[in-house]
Amino acid sequence: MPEGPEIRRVADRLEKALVGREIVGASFGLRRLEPYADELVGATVESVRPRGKALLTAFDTGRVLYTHNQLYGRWFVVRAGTTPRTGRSLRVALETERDRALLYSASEIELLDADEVERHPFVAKLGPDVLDAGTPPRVIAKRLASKAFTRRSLGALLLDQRFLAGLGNYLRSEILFFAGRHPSERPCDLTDDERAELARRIRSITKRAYTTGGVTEEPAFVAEAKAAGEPRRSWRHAVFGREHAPCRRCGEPIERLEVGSRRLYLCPWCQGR
DNA sequence: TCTTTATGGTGAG
DNA sequence: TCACCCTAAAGAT
Repeated sequence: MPEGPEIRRVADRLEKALVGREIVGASFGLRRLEPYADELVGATVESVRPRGKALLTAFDTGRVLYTHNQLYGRWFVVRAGTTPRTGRSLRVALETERDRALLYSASEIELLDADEVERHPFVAKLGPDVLDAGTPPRVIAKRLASKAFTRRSLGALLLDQRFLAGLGNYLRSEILFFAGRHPSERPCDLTDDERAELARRIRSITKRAYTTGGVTEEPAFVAEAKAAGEPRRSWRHAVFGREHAPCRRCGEPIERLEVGSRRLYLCPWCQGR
């Protein structure tokens, strides 16, 4: 289940299993790609890198596997000789002597030449990846003030991969809540300090989701809820998916809106009006 | 066995 | 803004 943080965690696992290793078996579960499987056998994996919600697996043959999970794709990394129990359809299999990396259900899969990657229609449009070391809050704040983005609503901006790559629907709600901003506000309505604070939240909440595996709620609260034996769904997010539940800061009921044809959850009191 | 929903994305108007 | 595509799982009947 894929926003930037989830994809980056998968990239980490694939990197451990594949980088520096030779592919001894490969297959594609999509007819149009079947003819290309053989050329991957004997190739060595050079890198596995996330790019927003896309994943780029580069081989020493100069070829790059582009995959995008959309809502449904799911990678499994298992030992050679084993197969995950799933009723899903297998779309990519990359095998080394030791491991198998298996992508199920995804449909956005392409095998490119290295020099085609930056021209790929999806990759070409992406803004900087929120989780890249080269995207500190200062860079994000500058982007918030830039002409291309500053007059758009935060609700629209935080889903636009041209603004920042890797944010998605749960991060949008969570970032706006922790930043105390309403989705209808625009960056140009904020002061420099407020934009800087928002930029810090964009970065810190996304990083938190990466290190925790998708948990955006405050660590102290999470530890307490876990200790009390509460189920994950009750402490994973502060507002996302919590319609009608009381806000943990002020007690007001969380509301649900449609913003940009996606659901957005917010605390009307904490996030102004 | 339906219908709906989902942490995503595209293109037409 | 809307219709549409992708696939799997949950919910309704």
